[in-house]
Amino acid sequence: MPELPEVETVCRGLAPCMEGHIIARLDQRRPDLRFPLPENLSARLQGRRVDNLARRGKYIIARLDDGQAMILHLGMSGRMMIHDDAGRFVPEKHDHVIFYMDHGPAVAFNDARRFGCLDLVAEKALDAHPFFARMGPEPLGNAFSGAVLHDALKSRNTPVKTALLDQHVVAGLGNIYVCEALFMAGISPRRKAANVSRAKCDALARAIRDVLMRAIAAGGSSLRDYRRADGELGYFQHNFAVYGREGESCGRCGDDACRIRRIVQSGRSTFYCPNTQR
DNA sequence: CTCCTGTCCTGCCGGC
DNA sequence: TGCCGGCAGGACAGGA
Repeated sequence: MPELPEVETVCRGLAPCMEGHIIARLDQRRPDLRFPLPENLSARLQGRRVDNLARRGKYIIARLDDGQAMILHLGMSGRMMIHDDAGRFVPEKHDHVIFYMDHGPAVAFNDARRFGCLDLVAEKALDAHPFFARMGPEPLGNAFSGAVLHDALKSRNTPVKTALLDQHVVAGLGNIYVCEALFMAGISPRRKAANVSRAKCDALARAIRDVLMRAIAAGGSSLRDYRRADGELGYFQHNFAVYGREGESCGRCGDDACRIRRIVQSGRSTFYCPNTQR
């Protein structure tokens, strides 16, 4: 569930607690998440200072003072919860890795479904890591545009909805924000990716940036499991135009009979307005 | 290459 | 009340 805005919100919430601070102790409570956790994880993290926290796509990257980088993915249900008083903190169900910071707080990586992952690599090797080697551009960065999007979609024979979920096309989008961006741009999720015109790609790139920025400003969207690092809920879910609104009017086409439709594409729910999305 | 399907996992919700 | 099936879905593996 955490998509780019949620991961960005978590990252920002975590930064004051981790950046510039030392991991005094690590509590690894199971051998694996989605993948086996790195060998000697505790020993390799203990005593390390976190120099920088950043986000790439849906991944959080913590650069450490010894040239290592820790990569975190929250998967479907992952949370990073800050507990201000580590002394009184008792690990909760599904707390798999706990970072005890030297200035007091504990940060718990909690992930009920364990679709998340954690890896530790040399910082120099980050760009070559399989997670990042072929990842598409950051939608909020300078390398993303309608032209770039058009280029990435032109060879794709799949529906544009499916293509946008592919992190090699553009980084950080998931089911919710893809639905929202396609609605904003007036593009049918069923349209073949290669048949989205250059002009529509411009509109789509703008819509993607717009919806992501608005969601970040709202602290992300809280559905089911997602929480910010401070435990608070984001509230962008109240601003969804189509996601989860099957049967409602889209409020844009002026047709009283308008009903937002839900279809399944590649096994995922898609919500859209058949009138205004072509 | 691209595309498609299966897989992982647990919590939640509706139906009976 | 409880059980059970279905669903949610990010991204990889593996086959076509």
